[in-house]
Amino acid sequence: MKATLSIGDVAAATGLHASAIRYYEDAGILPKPDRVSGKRRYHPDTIDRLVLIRFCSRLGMRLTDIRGLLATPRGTRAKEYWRRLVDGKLDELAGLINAARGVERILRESRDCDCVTLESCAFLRDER
Amino acid sequence: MKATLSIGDVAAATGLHASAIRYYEDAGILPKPDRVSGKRRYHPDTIDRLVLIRFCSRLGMRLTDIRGLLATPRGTRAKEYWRRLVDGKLDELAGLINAARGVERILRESRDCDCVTLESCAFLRDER
DNA sequence: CTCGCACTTCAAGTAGACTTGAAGTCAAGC
DNA sequence: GCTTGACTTCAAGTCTACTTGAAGTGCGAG
Repeated sequence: MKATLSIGDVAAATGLHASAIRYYEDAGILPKPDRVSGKRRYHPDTIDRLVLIRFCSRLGMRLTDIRGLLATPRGTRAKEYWRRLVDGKLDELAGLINAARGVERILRESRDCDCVTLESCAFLRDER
Repeated sequence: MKATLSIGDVAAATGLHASAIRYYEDAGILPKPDRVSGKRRYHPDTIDRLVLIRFCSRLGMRLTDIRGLLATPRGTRAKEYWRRLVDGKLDELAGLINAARGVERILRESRDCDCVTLESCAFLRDER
């Protein structure tokens, strides 16, 4: 298969904006494609790569992490990298969920707080 | 009590940076203090107000919401405003926690995925 | 040949809550 | 009188992942 897809085709296929695809290229997570009279021409595999990028992105990975993942040689190394990424994310998420639950509890408790003025609220006494 | 505290005193008492306190003033959530030869002098009550601001901020409220809360007349109105804020936040948090749990599940499942190449991973097949 | 569209580059804008930097002022201590 | 340190203002930088805008190019259709 040749590099036949325009940036618009790839954008349509992935649901990304063409500008985002150019941005990924600039950011170094998408290889520079061939050009035909100045215009980018993509190999269909590019779509898979973008799907992977979007997948990771939706899981909360940063572009720098994704770049590292894509730059890692295939096979065992990539798996290790992936596991390290995932483990880091899982820790982060556990912390996030914990914090969110804490905030939820405080919100529920303070919702019907009977303090006369906000400044004298009992909840704020522990805040110092 | 008079307005006796310097911005440094207030910063030390609240744990905020002086620059943050100036920023709150600019943002209209902290009233403009008295000045002595050009320098801000704060009433001790300011500390309580800043503690309230930080409390709300840590609960995930935006400064615009906090500004609205502080601008609301004391008493019933403020309570209503607070409850609406809190209810909105609780909804948001429920959504956030839900999303986080979804991501957690996918991460755990994909962590030990046995695909040979990342691009051919089974997890990505559903991503189109 | 001209229209219009998809494409090109490069710079700048977006959101939110601050922080940082530059340049200058003020009062106290030595 | 000079240094020091805390203060002042105002503009600009930070972080992330893009989007938006301006100005220009290439190509197929009519």
